[in-house]
Amino acid sequence: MVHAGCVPKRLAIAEPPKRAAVCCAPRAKLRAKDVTPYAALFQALADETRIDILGFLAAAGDAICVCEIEDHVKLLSQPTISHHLRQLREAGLVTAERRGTWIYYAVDKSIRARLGEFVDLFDE
Amino acid sequence: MVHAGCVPKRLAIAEPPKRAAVCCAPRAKLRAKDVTPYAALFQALADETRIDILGFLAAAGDAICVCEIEDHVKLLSQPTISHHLRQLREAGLVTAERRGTWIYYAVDKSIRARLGEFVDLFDE
DNA sequence: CTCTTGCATCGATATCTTTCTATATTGACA
DNA sequence: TGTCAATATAGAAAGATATCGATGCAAGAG
Repeated sequence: MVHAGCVPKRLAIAEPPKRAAVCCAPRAKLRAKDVTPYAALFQALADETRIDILGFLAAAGDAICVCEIEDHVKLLSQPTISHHLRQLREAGLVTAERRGTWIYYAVDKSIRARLGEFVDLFDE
Repeated sequence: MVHAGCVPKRLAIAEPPKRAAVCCAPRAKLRAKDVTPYAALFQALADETRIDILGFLAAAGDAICVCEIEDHVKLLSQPTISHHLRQLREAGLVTAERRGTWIYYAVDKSIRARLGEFVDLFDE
C-alpha cells in the first residue's frame, strides 16, 4: 500500500511503472476545491427521473408548470416528483418561479457552462 | 393530479399555463432510450473519490498504475479504491490494461463525446 | 373568512452505496 | 512448484436515497 512510485519490491522488471512525460498542450486541471461541487452536480443528475425531467424542460425551451411535469412523468407520486424537483433546484440545475397558483420550472442557464468546464478537463 | 394541460378547475385565470411556441433553432431532444444510460453515466460520476481519480487520470494524460492512484487518494483502503475503479470501468469512463504485475488505468476517450452530447440537449 | 387546488414538507420504509476486513486471484520470480 | 506482491472479489455494517401516504401551506374564488 505504501509505494515509492510503483517501484517493484524485488528486482528490476520488464516495464517499470513510470509516467510518460507530458508533451502536448497544457491540460485543464481539476482543482481540489472543485471535486465536491462536481460530485454534487453529478449526484443531482444521477437519477432517471431527474434526467427525464431535465430533458423535458430542455425540449420545452421555456418554463413549465409542475402539473405538466407531473403529467409527463406519470408513474410517480406527486411528493416524489416534488422531491426530485427540489434536488434539481438545490443543485442549481433548474429555476422555480411562482405564477399565481402554479409554480414554473425551467432549466438554469448555467448548466451548459458548468458541464462544459468539466468536459474541458478531458481535452485531447 | 390528473390535469388537462393545467386548466384551472374553477374558472379562467390571470395567466393560464400555456407553453410558449418554440421559435428558435431546433433543439436536440432527449430520447427515452437515452435516459437510463445518462443516469448510469452520471451515477458513476456522482462520487468525490471517483471525480478525484478521474481528474488525476485526466491530468496525467496517459495510463496510470493502480498503486499510483492509491498513493494519490491516500485516505481510503485498497479494496475501496478498487471498488471505485470498477464503477468507473463499468461505466466506460476509464480503461484498464494489465502490464505484468500492475494494472494501468486511463481515461476512456469516449468521455468527451458522451458528455458533449448531453450538454447539447441544453443548446441555447 | 372558508373552501378548494397546486405544491411542498414530514415521517416511515425499502433499497442502494460506501466502506471496511478478510480472502481469492493473478503474475513474476526463485 | 512455492512464495510474494499487486489487484480484485466477497460479505457485512453503516449511511444515503427513492418512494409513498399523510399533512401543511399559500393563493385564488366566492
